[in-house]
Amino acid sequence: MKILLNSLAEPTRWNIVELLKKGPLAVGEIAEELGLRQPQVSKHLKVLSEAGIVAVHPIANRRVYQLNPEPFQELQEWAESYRHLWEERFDRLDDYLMKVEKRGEKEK
Amino acid sequence: MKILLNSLAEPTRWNIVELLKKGPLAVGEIAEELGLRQPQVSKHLKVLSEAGIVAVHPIANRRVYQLNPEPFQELQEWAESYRHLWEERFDRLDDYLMKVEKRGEKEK
DNA sequence: AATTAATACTTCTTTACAGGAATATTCCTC
DNA sequence: GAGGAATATTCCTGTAAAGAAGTATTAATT
Repeated sequence: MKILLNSLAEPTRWNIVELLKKGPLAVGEIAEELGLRQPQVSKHLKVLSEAGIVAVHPIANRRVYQLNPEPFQELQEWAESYRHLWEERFDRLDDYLMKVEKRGEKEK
Repeated sequence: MKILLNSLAEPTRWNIVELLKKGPLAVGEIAEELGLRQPQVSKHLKVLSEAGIVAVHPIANRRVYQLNPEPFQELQEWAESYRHLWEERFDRLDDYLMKVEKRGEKEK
């Protein structure tokens, strides 16, 4: 999960991912679309690939990159695990305050 | 969104967030729990705060930090926007291949 | 087989940022 | 208001990683 987040955090890689959201593209197309140099794109794609975010499909002498669905599903589930914050927010703070109070009494 | 991802990507900050998931905590408690020095914790909390991920509640001379729900909701929705990848995956690759074919013919 | 296009792999430089240590600030308590 | 916690800020150093430019590799076409 940390690797996943780290890979997506870099702005250029994020742009690549957002671009691939519309559909698979070859390296050169990505470079042109985003105004980047080809080597940088390849490097970023390597990172994304190692994080399992993209998959490669060699077609002739091109390499077509495509998004994998799994990481995004994983990310969604992780964010979803914070759903309880919606409701319990204030209760939690109150709980904490009461704990602090009690601890203060003990220490006296 | 980029700022949000970037803030969560850093391992220590991710640990802090995972810790705060269980409930609000003061700076010193976070430091102790994670075996970190107080200044680093404050620094990371500042980043998290500027990203809107945490909120502060000053209590006496302590500062209690708590997770904000919104960023996680936002993150979940963003990941959800990639849901179409689940189904359309192979269709998209086929589409791309057909586009490439057609383009090849044109250029001749 | 030679040439060319597309992509990956170096090497180098530079920048961003995390950690460490010391210091400053804030806010209680006496 | 002085002393002491708890927390924030500052300055420094080291390091990881992104960008640039050149080079190597792979594959297709003739």
